[in-house]
Amino acid sequence: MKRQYDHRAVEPRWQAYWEQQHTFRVTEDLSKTKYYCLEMFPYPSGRIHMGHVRNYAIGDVVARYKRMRGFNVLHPMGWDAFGLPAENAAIEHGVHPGLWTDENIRYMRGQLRQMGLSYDWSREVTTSEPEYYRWNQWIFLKMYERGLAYRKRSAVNWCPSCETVLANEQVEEGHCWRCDSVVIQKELDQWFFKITDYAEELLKGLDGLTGWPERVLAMQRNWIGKSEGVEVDFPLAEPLGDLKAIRVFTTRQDTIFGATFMSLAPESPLLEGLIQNRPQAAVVREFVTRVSRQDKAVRTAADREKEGVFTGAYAINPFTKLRIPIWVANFVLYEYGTGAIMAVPAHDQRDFEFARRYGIPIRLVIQNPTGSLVEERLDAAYEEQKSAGALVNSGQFSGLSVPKAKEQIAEFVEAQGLGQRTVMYRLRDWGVSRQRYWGTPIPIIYCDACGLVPVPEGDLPVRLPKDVPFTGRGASPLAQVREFVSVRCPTCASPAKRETDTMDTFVDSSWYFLRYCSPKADQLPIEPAAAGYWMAVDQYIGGIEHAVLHLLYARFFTKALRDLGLTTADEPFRSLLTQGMVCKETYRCPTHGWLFPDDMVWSDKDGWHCAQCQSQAEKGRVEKMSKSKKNIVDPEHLIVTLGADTARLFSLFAAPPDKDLEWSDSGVEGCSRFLNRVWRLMIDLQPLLRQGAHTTSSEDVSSSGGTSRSQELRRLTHRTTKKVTTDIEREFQFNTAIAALMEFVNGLYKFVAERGPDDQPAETQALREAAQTLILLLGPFAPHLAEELWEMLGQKPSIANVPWPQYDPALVASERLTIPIQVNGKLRSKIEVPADSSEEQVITLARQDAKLSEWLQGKSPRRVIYVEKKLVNFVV
RNA sequence: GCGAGAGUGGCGGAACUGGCAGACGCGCGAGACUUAGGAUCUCGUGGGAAACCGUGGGGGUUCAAGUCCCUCCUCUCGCACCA
Repeated sequence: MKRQYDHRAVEPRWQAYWEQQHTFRVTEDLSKTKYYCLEMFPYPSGRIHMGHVRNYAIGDVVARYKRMRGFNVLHPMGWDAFGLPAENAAIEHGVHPGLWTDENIRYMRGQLRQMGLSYDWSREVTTSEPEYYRWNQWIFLKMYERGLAYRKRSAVNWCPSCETVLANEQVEEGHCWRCDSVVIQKELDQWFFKITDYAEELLKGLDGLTGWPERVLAMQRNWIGKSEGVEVDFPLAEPLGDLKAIRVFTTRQDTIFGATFMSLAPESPLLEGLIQNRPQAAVVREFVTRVSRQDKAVRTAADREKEGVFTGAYAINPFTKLRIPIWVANFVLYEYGTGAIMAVPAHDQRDFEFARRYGIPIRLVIQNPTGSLVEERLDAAYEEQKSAGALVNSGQFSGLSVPKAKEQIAEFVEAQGLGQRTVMYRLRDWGVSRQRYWGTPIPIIYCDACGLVPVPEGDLPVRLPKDVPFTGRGASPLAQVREFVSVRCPTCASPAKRETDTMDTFVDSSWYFLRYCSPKADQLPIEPAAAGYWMAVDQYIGGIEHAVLHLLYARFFTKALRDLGLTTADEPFRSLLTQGMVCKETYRCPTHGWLFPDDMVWSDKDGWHCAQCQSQAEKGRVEKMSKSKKNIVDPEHLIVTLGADTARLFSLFAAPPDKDLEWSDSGVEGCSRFLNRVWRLMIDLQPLLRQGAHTTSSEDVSSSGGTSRSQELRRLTHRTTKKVTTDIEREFQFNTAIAALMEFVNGLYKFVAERGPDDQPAETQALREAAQTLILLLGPFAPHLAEELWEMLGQKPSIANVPWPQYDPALVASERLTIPIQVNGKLRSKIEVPADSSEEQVITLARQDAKLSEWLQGKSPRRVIYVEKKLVNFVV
């Protein structure tokens, strides 16, 4: 047996074993408690990166640990295979997106296998396959039936030169990523999912997600953005036909007496009516056109200057009965509220700036507690609500506090029939139409006679045609395929046209975790019984970048599918772990930009230099690994040179999972060194431990008798077991669990070195227990090495289902304790006492301590503090 | 501006309900074994000559504070004209 651990031989061997033995294949087993461990499935971009390694290493520890704890563990993997990069590859290199994707999947699947991850590969799911996306279509149709999918005109990014729609990420500072033309907004008919129907449930549900990080919950709350207020009608001073009033939404009804003007969104359809036959008409139209031409990102930037124009029309403030001008303002959003606001310059900063700029009156209606606000001399809006004083200039409501006024004015509005209390959400419906090829075709047919006709369920899937022109220009690729577009109407059989938009790829990832429960189901997307057993996901692990969209859509889908009777789960993910980014230091050359490590030469005198121009490389910040910063480390290279176990171990050891991890090549070597240390230790012990390999359980090691050295070793074994177990259970503190394993190994080395030549049976037994425990505890972290050692010690493979070691609490406790002695809170000495010493005994021993008397200098302590088993503190 | 999180040795990071600050690893130093080692093993390693000083700064509570309270500073991330 080689003393150097050969991961190149060992790792593939166990990967093949697990595969052949179907070690990680699971089925529903009602006699066992299930545990569903899931990592976010990857986009098949070509090769795995360190972020994947970290993500999947974390998940694999959880899955393997839970399996050893006796759970029936579902741990699946698949591919988020639709998406823009495949289509870009087609445009740029002429490869078909399907082929490109399949090749990437094949390669990356191999890489994941090399990592030794405990997946049930028989459940693998690929979203770009018709067997999967047909169910996207099926779900879409069910949503359509229930009014949860609908069509609406909506703006998209449009490049006038490429004549194509651009995704948000293809718009770079308002310009097309390919041709640099200015991107404009264009209105198209598009499909939406009515996620807003679930706004309240999505918000309420967050309270129950106790296993989610606070900041993700906060982001989702913020995204849903619930606000309670009132809608109020402001009558027009001169009614225009049917239009007698303009409705606004406000959360600050308490300031309504201060509303000195109104503002409409530039997109408001009311505008045309208001400006007709007025001298202002031309100016308003010009303003609206100018604003609507602006890029959305530019227009909604927070520091954007507030501007607007007067429409010429007036409304009546229903409380003050004053005529107030109606303006159009660039900062008023058409999509939110009613697209019109009452403007209260004294108590809203935006309105304040606007009023100042255009000379509109400012009316103070809330006075601060000190009464120092003067209407004529405000330099900013007074927006304070919590500590605000009281209403002024507000008729019968003057004198009320802000909360009281909100309440009473809302009541008054309703009583007078001016409007009603309303709850508004920031959350918008989810636009799912994409003018792309590589996605799920939307299963809808447009017939001149019958109108919009859903594709009958029996005709699913609507397959993507294979021969499609990829030019990156003009209409969506599918629209150019006549055989795809022209179709017979399912109802009347007359010639009709297919929808050519495909679905947002977030649709695919919104329910894949449900599909894993019954990946081969062909009657329904999900077998309710299977979902009933496995759902919800007990532990979901992935990047923080999905804190809002993916996780919110997945929650929405789960609820919608629940309402279709496919699952009983209300929430998809019981617990969420958002792993930190993998970062690394960066280097820059003043002339050649970012540098790869290979682009630099080392000088002992003054560090790294640019290999091209010899100028000194500046050490940049530690940043997230990225190609552009040239600070990436290729996992494959690492796996080949040092092995998968090392790669896994380092990504778990260098930082707690939820924190950013700073890559360090020497740190990686340290982990490799540790595994080799374990290997050599076991190789050396093997002859001793193999004999009598049949006695394996810890009960065989008698806890009475034995040498004190064997007792010490057993204590270390059981302490380590406790530490590793609690560290995994408590917030997945893998870094400290691994540290404990390292201490364990250090202790074992020491024990072996000090061990005499004579064969003490108790010591051998204790050693055997220690070795076996070490291997099992190491199993979830470095599974290949652990399997190999387990077998080497004469055990039957595999460790995957060997019960997790138990610790004996009696053994964990020491017989002797070291008690620090403090004088006035400062450490002055230490004494060793038997663990069962009483308070009096410890204090007496402490008083006798030689070093202590030096510090007491004859003075008798005023007070003695004793903390059980912890310390003694003399106060003088 | 709002929300979340973080600031501890030369570095990554430990420290459960307040109770020995710096576990473990890296790096560094010394020694051992070696023809040699950048392999391996052992020991040491916060600063300071010492008294002492040390967990972003200042204040407080306490016998005792990285941990609790007040206050300030810095950094990271997310959202950001949502009425």
